[in-house]
Amino acid sequence: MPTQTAAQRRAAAKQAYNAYIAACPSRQLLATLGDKWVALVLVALGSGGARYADLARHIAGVSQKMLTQTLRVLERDGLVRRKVTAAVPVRVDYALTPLGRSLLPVVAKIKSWAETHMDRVLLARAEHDAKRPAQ
Amino acid sequence: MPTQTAAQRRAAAKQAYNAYIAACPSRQLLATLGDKWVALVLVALGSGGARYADLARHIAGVSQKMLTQTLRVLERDGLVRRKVTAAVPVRVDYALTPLGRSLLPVVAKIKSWAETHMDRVLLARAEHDAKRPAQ
DNA sequence: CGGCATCCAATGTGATACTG
DNA sequence: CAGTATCACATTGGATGCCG
Repeated sequence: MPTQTAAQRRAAAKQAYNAYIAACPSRQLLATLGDKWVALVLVALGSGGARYADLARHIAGVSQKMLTQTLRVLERDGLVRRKVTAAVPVRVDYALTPLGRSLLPVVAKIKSWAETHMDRVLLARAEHDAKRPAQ
Repeated sequence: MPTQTAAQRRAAAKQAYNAYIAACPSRQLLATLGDKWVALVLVALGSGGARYADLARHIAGVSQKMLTQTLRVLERDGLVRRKVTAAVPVRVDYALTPLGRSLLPVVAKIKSWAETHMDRVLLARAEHDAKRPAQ
């Protein structure tokens, strides 16, 4: 008889599961893509390299913090390359790596499904909400 | 000359941008897919319908709350159908709708890329981290 | 120009206990 | 069995100010 039973066993199971799920490649990718700005940055860089300020302007609503953070994550993952040119005002260019470019078709697939079916989803959502207006 | 300038203009721009980005179908889909459990539930239901407890067991680490919440969202979006059978212990079955099934290839595409390239990402990540161990 | 550090509000996630 | 409700905690995102 263990001093702690159900709670402990569940905790252990969760640990094991978290380790498992953390190791799942798909979940890792989804965790990355799901980040609010990753896809935007990927697409913005898809048409070629860009400077930091270009990205900030092109993606508009993004805060400095999130743009920097997103770029750092993508760089860390080998999806984006960061090139610093030492000049009087420093110049920093970002570009997709081959690995990053290989991800573009996936994003395109997502975009394609979204453009084809998202109206159905929004319709379903509206109908569902209509049944519970005071929710 | 407005009494408030830069801060206000930025706020307005952000509002406009947020409206724009909220309307972007791809972002909406990514926001959904990016949810921690959505993809898992989708895949779990891909092989046919399942009862609530089946899902809870199959997806293991998920909490009751998150499973229910995820299922509600998917139902609201018309991706999952919920069928209640009135019995002495109530029986609830979940299944993908045609719309939900149409999303499976997209998830498969993501999974495929992840399984093919994720090791490269992890390698890049490890190399990157090796340069800043005390980070 | 291209960041980083700090603080703060909002949201997401989960444990736990209770219900028809 | 299949939830709902509440509380606590971790993470996220943004505003702001400073720096090389």
